[in-house]
Amino acid sequence: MTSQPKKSEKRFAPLSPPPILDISDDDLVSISVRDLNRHLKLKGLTKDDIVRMKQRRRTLKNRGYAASCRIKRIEQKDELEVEKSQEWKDLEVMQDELPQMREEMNNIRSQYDALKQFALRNKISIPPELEHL
Amino acid sequence: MTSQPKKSEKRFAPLSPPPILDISDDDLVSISVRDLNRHLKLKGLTKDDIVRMKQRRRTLKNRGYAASCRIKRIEQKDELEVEKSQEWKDLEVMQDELPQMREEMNNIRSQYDALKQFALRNKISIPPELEHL
DNA sequence: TTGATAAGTCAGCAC
DNA sequence: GTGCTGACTTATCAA
Repeated sequence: MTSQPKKSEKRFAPLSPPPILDISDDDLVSISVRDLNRHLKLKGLTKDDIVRMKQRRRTLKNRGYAASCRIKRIEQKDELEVEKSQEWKDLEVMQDELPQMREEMNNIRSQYDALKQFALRNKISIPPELEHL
Repeated sequence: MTSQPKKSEKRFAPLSPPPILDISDDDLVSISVRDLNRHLKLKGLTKDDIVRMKQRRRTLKNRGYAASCRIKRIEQKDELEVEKSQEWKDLEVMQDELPQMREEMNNIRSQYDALKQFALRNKISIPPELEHL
C-alpha cells in the first residue's frame, strides 16, 4: 500500500505527450522566459519542440489565471454578502433608535403641553417667545 | 463572394468528425431520447456510432447547462448589488431623518426648560407631576 | 508576454 | 438521463 499523492487528479491529456524536457509543471511556470530559452538552447531541441514547450508553459499559466479568476469571483460575491449583512445590521440599529426617539419626543411634548395647560388654568400669562410649538 | 454564415464561430473540433447522422445540433439536443433511439435504429448505425451520437448529445446539453450556469451566476450577483443599493437608500433616508428629529427634540426640550425657568423666576410653583424631565 | 475572462469540454455529484 | 458546477483549455482582448 504505497501512498498515491495524486495531487492534481489530471483528467486532461498530458500537455506534451512525451515530456520533451524533464521539467515539472511548477518549475516551468515559475522559470523566467530568459532562463527557459537558455535551457531550451542547451538541450538539442527541434523548433517544434520549443514551440510545444512554450505552449505548455502558456497553458500552465492560463490554468493559474483561470484559478485566480474563479477565486476572485467568489471573493467578490462574499464581499457583497458581507456588506449587505452589515448594512442590514446598521438598518436594524436605526430602526430601533427611531421609534425610541419618537417616544421620547412625545413625552417631552406632552409635558410641555401640560405645563401650558397648567398656566392657562391658573391664568398665568406666558411671554410670547415661550409659546412656540 | 458567397456569404459565410459562420454563426457559431467554432474554435473546438467538430464533435463528430464525420457527421454520422445528418441532424443539426439544435435538433439533437431537443429531440427526446425515445425519438433519437428510433432514428438511430432506422439508419444502420454501428454500436460505436450510436455511442458517439449519444456523447455528442450529452456534450451539446452540457454546453447549454454551462451557459445557464454562467447566466445564473451573473443574475445572482446583480441581485445582490440591487439589494445592497436599496439598503443603502433606506439607510440614507434614515440618516436624514434622525438628525432632523434630534433637532426637533432639542427645540422642544429647550422650550420646556425655558418655561420652567420662567416659572421659577416668577415664583410660580409647578405641580410635581409636571416637573419630570 | 502577461493577465483576465467568456465560452466550451469534461468529470463528478445529486436527483 | 438530466442538470449543475468546479476545473481545465482555448480564443481573445487589454495593458
